[in-house]
Amino acid sequence: MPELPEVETIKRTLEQLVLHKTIEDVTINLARIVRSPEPDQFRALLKGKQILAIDRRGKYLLFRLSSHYTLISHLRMEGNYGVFNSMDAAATHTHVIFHFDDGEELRYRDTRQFGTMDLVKNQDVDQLKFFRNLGKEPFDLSLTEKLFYEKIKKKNKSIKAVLLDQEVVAGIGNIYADEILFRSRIRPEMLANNLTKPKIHAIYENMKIVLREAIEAGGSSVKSYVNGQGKMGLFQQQLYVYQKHGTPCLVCGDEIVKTRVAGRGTHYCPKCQKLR
DNA sequence: CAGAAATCCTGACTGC
DNA sequence: TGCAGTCAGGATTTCT
Repeated sequence: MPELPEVETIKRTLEQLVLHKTIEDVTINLARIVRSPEPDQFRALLKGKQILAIDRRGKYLLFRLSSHYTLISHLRMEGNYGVFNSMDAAATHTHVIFHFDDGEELRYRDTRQFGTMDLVKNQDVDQLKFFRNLGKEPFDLSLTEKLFYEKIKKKNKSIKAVLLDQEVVAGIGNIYADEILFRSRIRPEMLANNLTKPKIHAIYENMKIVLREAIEAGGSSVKSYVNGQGKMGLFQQQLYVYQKHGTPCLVCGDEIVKTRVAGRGTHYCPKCQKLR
């Protein structure tokens, strides 16, 4: 479940490890991970490419390559990257290996096999349907409170479902949706179009605060997440509600409960988070 | 068209 | 101990 803070941390750690390296060859052990182009062409195109930069957009990782190509990687639930020497034994569920010309390799592992990779020309990146419809970054200055308010007010579904909607804002997943709503003192099942202006203001501010704090802590390791250096994040120590059901609320002492909202496990404090 | 639900997958967990 | 059943979840597809 790498969300924006985890993907940002992976980006920053991988920058230290693979920038300027040249891909000599690629091994694809599980073809379903490579969404486009066909695996043979994916491999052929990557041979000889140098990694010039790494960017992040929402939960997508973008490897900027030489010859005007970009490798777009989505980790979905349990995808992760690690850099190893080619002599090191590969862990189970290692599905794609990028062999560098210096004897090191970047390995992609993914227990649930949900992750995707797309290799496209730079000029085509913004035309991809999953990028064209992607919402703004939470820290994008052009995502003003007014614009955010208008987007929220249009939605006739739970505020939790709206925060998870990548077309509204990019990068928020199940952990941070619950944490943002706790800090905003809003019950996750509240309908977005019923929220008052002060409530939407609270979400707008807390979204940025929570995500920034999580990035500073290196993300949340609640399940399998580790960064590009194999290290766990620390933000799970600062979570108020996610996976905290059955324990006392750190603010009021009432018991945190777990329900289902927007088809997802949802955690909240019944006392702190009011229905109106 | 919007929103809800099913789908992909494996490993951890539950109950008998 | 073993085994069937359930759950977890991001984005896409399918259904209502």
